Amino acid sequence: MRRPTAKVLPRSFYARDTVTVARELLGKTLVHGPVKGVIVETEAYLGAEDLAAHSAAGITPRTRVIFGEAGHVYVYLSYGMHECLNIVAEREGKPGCVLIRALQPVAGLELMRARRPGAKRDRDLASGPGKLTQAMAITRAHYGVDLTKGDLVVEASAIAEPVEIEVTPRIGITRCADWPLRFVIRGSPWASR
DNA sequence: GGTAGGATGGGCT
DNA sequence: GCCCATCCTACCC
Repeated sequence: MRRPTAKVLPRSFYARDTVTVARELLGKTLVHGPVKGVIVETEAYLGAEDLAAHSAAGITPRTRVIFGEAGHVYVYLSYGMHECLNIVAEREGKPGCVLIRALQPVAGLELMRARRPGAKRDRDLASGPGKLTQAMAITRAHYGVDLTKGDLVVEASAIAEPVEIEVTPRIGITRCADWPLRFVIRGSPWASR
């Protein structure tokens, strides 16, 4: 008898304020089929007042999922080339999402290396939002997918949770550039910087 | 070790 | 038409 969903984070984990979700996702494991990685870097994107967030544009065909039920996935195309993975937070109707920026690969390493032929070292496999979607084979086809069931999920940490969290401004944005909404496991060599 | 610049396409004004 | 929540390469210390 296996216990298939015992460790999968439930909807209630995501249906909280975005900063809390962004901080607590650190140390959790993103799983897509045989490939797994521990989340080591996240960014919070908030509601209407956060002009760096895509949801600041209001409800559009692209942003509607951010206004929907927590625990679903928002994937968008960045710079015409890279897919970026976000997880929706907050109660339904209130926008908020968490950008997953880096993973520490822990399973399916061979598959990840095959998907990222340019990576010289394992540290290059998932140390950035565009890199990790490549390594995890996450694309816009996953737009709106429910992370609480299926083959794309987040699992609770197997080991002691509390990690020291470093807080910095978000990377690569121009508006709200000084808001302290990036969260990194301090000292992790797997982060994007 | 570091950084400058180009690729590339969708979303919104 | 303009603006990007990026990555990679080339080149320079």
